[in-house]
Amino acid sequence: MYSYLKELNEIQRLAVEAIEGPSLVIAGAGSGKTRVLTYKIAHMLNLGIHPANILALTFTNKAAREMKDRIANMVGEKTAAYLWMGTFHSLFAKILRFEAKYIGYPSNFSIYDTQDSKNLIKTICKELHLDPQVYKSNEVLGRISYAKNNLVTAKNYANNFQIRESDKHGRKPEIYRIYEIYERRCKNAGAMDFDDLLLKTNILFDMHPDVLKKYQEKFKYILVDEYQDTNFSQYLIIKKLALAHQNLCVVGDDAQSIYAFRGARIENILNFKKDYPGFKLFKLEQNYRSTKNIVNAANSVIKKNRNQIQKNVFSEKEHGNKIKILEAFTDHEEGHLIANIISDIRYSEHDKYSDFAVLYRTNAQSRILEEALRKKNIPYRIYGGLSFYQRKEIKDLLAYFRLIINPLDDEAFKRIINYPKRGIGNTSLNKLLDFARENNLSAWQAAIKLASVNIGLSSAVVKKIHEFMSLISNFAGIINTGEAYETARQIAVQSGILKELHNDKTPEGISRYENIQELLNGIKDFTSTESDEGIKPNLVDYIQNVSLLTNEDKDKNKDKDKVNLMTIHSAKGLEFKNVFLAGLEEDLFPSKFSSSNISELEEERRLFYVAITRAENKLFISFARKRYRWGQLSDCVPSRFIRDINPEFIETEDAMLSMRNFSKKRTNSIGNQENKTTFTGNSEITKEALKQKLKKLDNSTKTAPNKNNSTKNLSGIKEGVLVNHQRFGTGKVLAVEGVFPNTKATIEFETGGKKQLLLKYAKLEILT
DNA sequence: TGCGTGCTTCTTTTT
DNA sequence: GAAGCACGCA
Repeated sequence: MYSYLKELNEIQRLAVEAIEGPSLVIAGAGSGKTRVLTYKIAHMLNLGIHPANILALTFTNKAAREMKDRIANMVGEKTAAYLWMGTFHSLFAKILRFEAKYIGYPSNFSIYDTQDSKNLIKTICKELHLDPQVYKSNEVLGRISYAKNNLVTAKNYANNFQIRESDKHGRKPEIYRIYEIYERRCKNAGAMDFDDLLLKTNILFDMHPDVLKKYQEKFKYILVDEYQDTNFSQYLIIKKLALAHQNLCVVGDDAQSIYAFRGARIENILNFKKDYPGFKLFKLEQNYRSTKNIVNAANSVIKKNRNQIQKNVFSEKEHGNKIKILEAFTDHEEGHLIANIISDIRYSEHDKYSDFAVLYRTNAQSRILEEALRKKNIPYRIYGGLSFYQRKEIKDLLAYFRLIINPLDDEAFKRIINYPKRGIGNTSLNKLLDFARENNLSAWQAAIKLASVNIGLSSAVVKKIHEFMSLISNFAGIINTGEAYETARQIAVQSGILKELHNDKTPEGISRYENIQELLNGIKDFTSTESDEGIKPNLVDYIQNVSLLTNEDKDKNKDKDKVNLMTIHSAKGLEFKNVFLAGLEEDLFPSKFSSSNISELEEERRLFYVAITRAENKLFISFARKRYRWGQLSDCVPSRFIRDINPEFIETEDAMLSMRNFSKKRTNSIGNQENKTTFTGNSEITKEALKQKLKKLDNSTKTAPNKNNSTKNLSGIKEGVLVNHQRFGTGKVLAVEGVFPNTKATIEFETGGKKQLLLKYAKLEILT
């Protein structure tokens, strides 16, 4: 018997040994899911299965890398290098590049990230003269993405009565046209968006059975992590690939499905038995991570959801601490409470900073928490947020790389044609783009024709455009062959980006310059380590992967001793000795977008479950009575989720007392706070100080001045009143909504149509 | 063509 | 409170 099998419990071992045929591993939180997966793959390799015949799909690059490292430790790096292990997106992008000719794409296709897609959609909507208020790029992209994830192509979309009806119902009947144009533009630009990577893989396999057969033969064994988070498109790819051998092992936990918003189908895991009737089921129910209290509290929460696979997650660790509820007056105080408790525990328990995590629902919450930690000199590391790769300067440089590799890439072209400034302004660019559109060309192809066609650009501008193009073309010659880091650096220099940023001595400019340096160093790292098949990657490999990378894929600080700040979503798969869960307020968590819809509310509750189960030892849940949103202080109501926890797992009578005072009624008056207890541990903040601070905040919001109009009081604006606007002239107020000064007034001006003005800013004068 | 200013909108979560 | 957009001026 292999020695590593002895490290597993009975069920884990059986799951590891079930190599042939379909198997479903339901893995409760903290039940050793990753261990089962890694041991299983290692075991397969030890039994003589060739690593190149194994396909292992994960949802993050990080998960893939960690698993690969562990396997490499068990079976050696050489062997592990042949494994096909990675995210759906990255592995199928690889296959699509290889088989590009079958689907009419160049193998050097670009990958549009969300921002590129949105920009393209905005452009299209503008061309179609669609109201941007109605056709918000976010929503339109959401529709298209949803369609793609359900294998509905633009053509199908246009011909689908139901979809068209539902769009009409949502007052956006033109989405099908946007989709068609969007798809055509992407194709012309030799670009795919995230969803295309999965959709085109499906199309490839459907249209070319021989290609599918090739990969079925190659991937004799398929493993899928986080199966509950697969969408329909991913589900189908797996189904097709597994069809021949049926050696499919999926691992997941329906209770931790938190990505329905981007198309994940919890049914995939619930229906596994229908698709693979002869499957073996393994339920990992023992939680090795958390104390009894935490596991039981989490169970008491998830019990409130209807739709789930029955399981009994239990812990054999000690009971441990009960959950503490922290009530703060404001979001800032919430941060202070957390920072203070971290200091206290670190001192009393000798815990490291890295033993702590602060989790929250939205990235926007991180700023205030950061502030509080900084004030106490607590080092922290923040995950997610604005990804490194989303920063302007990084995207700019990457756009150069992209355009060099794929000159058809319009989004990259538009981004850098005049950055750094080379005298090609919007007017000229628009002429070029119009010309391109009329002739169904990419911007690059259109620009080539400028030599012979006159579209009303001055010869000076044409010359500048062609200079730009030869800059790009020159690099195209060496990007494949040149040493990656040096080539990248040369591009940064010759494009003028490095100089531009170097001359900017503002703190932001300096930080941008450093980011570019960091990116270049990242390229050095990436290209000096060996890739999957033991080949050294070049710059092209880097660029083709980079759109699929996230922050976590580059962080060097991971070994440092720091408190971890992240959204609950990015905390999935992680564990921490002490966890703080911040911002447990109605409309924030659960999000106001979810609270009206049962299935969305259940997803939020699963998210809450995920958050609770990250904690090994101590769990703190906090909420604030007042919080800044939209730059305005507003009242908050404690989250219903707090009451979903069975009270026996929550600490102190006082907390329960406070819980009973939860009410939908907003608590405005400071007087009411008098008898409330705050559970601050050894916090330095006194109630008196809190009151003072709150008073200040209260006063400052009550008298929020009208910035541009401090002398005139616009609170008297109501329907029917005549007003005068500095720019638009006189008009009549049609409707008024919101609380002054954040009042929105819809005004019909004599000169030009209706306008919605925010009184906070509007330069208005009441005439009647 | 570039830049400053005023105004609007945005926020759920991410590969 | 930030980022993006439109407008108007130099």
